Amino acid sequence: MGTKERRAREKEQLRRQIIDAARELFVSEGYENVSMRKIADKIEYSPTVIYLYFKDKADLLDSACQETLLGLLDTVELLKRDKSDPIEALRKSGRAYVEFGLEYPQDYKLTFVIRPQFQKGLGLEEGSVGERVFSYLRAMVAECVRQRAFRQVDVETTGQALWSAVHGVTLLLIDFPDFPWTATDKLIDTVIDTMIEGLKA
Amino acid sequence: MGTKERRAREKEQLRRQIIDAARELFVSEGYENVSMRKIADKIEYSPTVIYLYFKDKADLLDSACQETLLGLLDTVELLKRDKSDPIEALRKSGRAYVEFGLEYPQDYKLTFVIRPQFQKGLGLEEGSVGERVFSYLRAMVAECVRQRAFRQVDVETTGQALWSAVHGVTLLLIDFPDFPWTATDKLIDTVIDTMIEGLKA
DNA sequence: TGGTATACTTAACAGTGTTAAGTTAAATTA
DNA sequence: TAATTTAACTTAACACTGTTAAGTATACCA
Repeated sequence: MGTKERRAREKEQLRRQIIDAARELFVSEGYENVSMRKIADKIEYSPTVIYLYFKDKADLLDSACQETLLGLLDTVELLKRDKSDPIEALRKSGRAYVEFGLEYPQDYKLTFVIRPQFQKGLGLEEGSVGERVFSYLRAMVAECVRQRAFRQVDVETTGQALWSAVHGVTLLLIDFPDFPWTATDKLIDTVIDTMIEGLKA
Repeated sequence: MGTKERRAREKEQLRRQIIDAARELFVSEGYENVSMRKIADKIEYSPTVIYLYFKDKADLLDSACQETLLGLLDTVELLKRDKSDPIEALRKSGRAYVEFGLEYPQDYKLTFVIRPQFQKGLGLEEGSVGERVFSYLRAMVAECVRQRAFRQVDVETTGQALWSAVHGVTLLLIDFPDFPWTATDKLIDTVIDTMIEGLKA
């Protein structure tokens, strides 16, 4: 009687196969340079089978990056727990954020640049991944203010400003890899540290 | 004997027609959704004629973006002359940069997000307009350091960090217009002022 | 064993960027 | 003025793309 369950399991397996193949190709070749046929070749199925599991190519990419984005949430959430040094926690979270973007540039750009272009109003609505990432950032800023490590700044605006800064450096490093940046690590640190310095009590 | 000159002038005219048509379409429809055939239709020539004037679609995009950059350079350069208060000059330039991006959001994204995706490695090389915009920013930071308004920071890295910050807030405001930002003006000021505050002597 | 639903494939459509070859018209030369 | 060269532009095609309608085979259930 478990045939139905086995069937569902097999379907789920193929779904996973597709996502994994797509993600691998997206990351290594870039979203634009990956065709549905290439993905199909990799999993040794016909291209059309993908459309039985995903609405279209954008939907596939959407699904492909969701789990890595949830990984970012996990990382940031871990760092939040340490309340003894909220500034250091903020600094580490900022670095983790940028490093995540550099590790999965395609995923990052899809979520924070490409998706909002085609799905206006979406991507940061209540409960979405983006919104949840930001709410963690806000909580950390609040902790810095509460412990008087930061001066009495507006938590909401400050959170948004910090997000702007890390978002900006992430995208510049992704989009202009050949620009003569001083040194990736140094630049990231300078962005984050300068913002933090400007917020201290 | 001016036939050669007239010919050259006519060539230049068609070149301009192509760029104008392309830029209009890129901005209104998005780079991806504009085909060479659409551009050709608009100027009432065959698609192939474009390839006599531009290497490929990315090269055409590149030319279209250059005008955007020149506009940005003009906007920002107006503020450079005032050396009496270099910090205020920097602040105003930062605001001008972001406001330019918000005034021409499609052009801004085309230049700083879409183009690097298709013209890898290009856009910021020696002597380019983009490089000139950045070198202007660097000069202002240097002036702040020279006048001891900033502490003895690394001018190169600091310039890049400032660029990251304004780039980030510009893109977030463009891409997530429905996000509950505190207030556009306040956010922009907070980003710029916090960075400046973190750099002061 | 017969019928049905499911999983998957084939073949095609309408589009893309790009190029080799061909045409037309203008400028130059004899 | 007539022949020739040269430049500007077009036609037709190639090798792709995302996507879908229609068809096939297979596993399940009665």
